[in-house]
Amino acid sequence: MNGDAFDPNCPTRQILDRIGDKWAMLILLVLAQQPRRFNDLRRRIGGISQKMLSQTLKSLERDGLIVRTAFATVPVTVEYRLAPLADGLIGMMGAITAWAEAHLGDIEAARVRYDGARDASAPRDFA
Amino acid sequence: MNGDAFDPNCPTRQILDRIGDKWAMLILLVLAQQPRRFNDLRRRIGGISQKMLSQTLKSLERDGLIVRTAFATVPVTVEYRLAPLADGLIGMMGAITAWAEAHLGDIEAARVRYDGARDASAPRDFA
DNA sequence: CCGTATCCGCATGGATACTG
DNA sequence: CAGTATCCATGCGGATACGG
Repeated sequence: MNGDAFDPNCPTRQILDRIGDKWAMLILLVLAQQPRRFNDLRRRIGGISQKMLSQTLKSLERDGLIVRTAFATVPVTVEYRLAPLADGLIGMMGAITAWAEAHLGDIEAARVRYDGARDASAPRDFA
Repeated sequence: MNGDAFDPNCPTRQILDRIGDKWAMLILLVLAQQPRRFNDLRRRIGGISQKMLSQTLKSLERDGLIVRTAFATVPVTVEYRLAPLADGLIGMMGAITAWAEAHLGDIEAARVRYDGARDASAPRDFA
C-alpha cells in the first residue's frame, strides 16, 4: 500500500467527499425505499431547502447515481430513482447506520469523560 | 424501518458528519498504519493546515476514536494512536476505498455523458 | 409542480504570528 | 516539537422571489 489516499485527487477522497455531502447520502437512502418525486423527497428529508435538493439531485444524476425521468403531464411530473451504480453505496450506508446505532453511546460517553476532565484540571499526560 | 435517519439529530446523521469531515477519516487512515506524532501526521496528509490538524485531532480524541499521549521529553513528544472504538470505522473505510477504486471510472464516464448531453440539446425527457 | 436566480449571513478553514 | 491565537477570504447553504 502506498500513500495513495493522501493525494487530494485520489478516488477515495472523491468518494469521501460524496459521502460527506450534507444531503447526498440522505437522498440516496430515501430513494432506496422507492422512487420519489421532487416535493415528496423535499417533505421526507427534514430541513433541506429547495435549492440544496435541486442542486444535490443534479450532482447525483451527473455522477450516474440516480436517474431523473420527467413526464409531460400538466403540471409536469418528475421522478427520481436509484441507478444501479448506487447499490454499493446503499450497502455501505447500511453498515454505517448499523455501526452508528451500535456505537453512538460509546462516543457520547467518551465526550462526557473528555469534557469532564477539563474541569478536574488539564488532561493528565504521562512522563 | 421508520424515518429515523431523517431526523437531524439521529445517530446516522452524526456519524455521517464525522465521516464527511474533510480530514477526520484521512487522519484515522494514517493512524491505522501506525501511531504517529503531530508533525509526522502533518507531513503525511497532503494539504492539511496546522489549525485543522490540531482541531480535528482534538475532536477525534474527544469522541474516543484516538488516544493522545504526551511524553515529557525536551522538547515535548506527543503520540497519537487509534482507540479500539475506531476499528469499525477503519473497516468501513476499507470498503469505501475498495468501492471507490472499483467504480470511480463509472462515475467519471457518467459525468462525461452528462456534460456532453448538455450541448447536444437539453437532456431528453419522456412523454 | 418543478425547478432557477439572486441576495446575503455565517461558519469553515487557510495564512500567519506567537508561546510553552 | 506541538500547539494556540488572530485575522480574514471564500463559499456553503438558507430565504425569498420568480419562471416554465
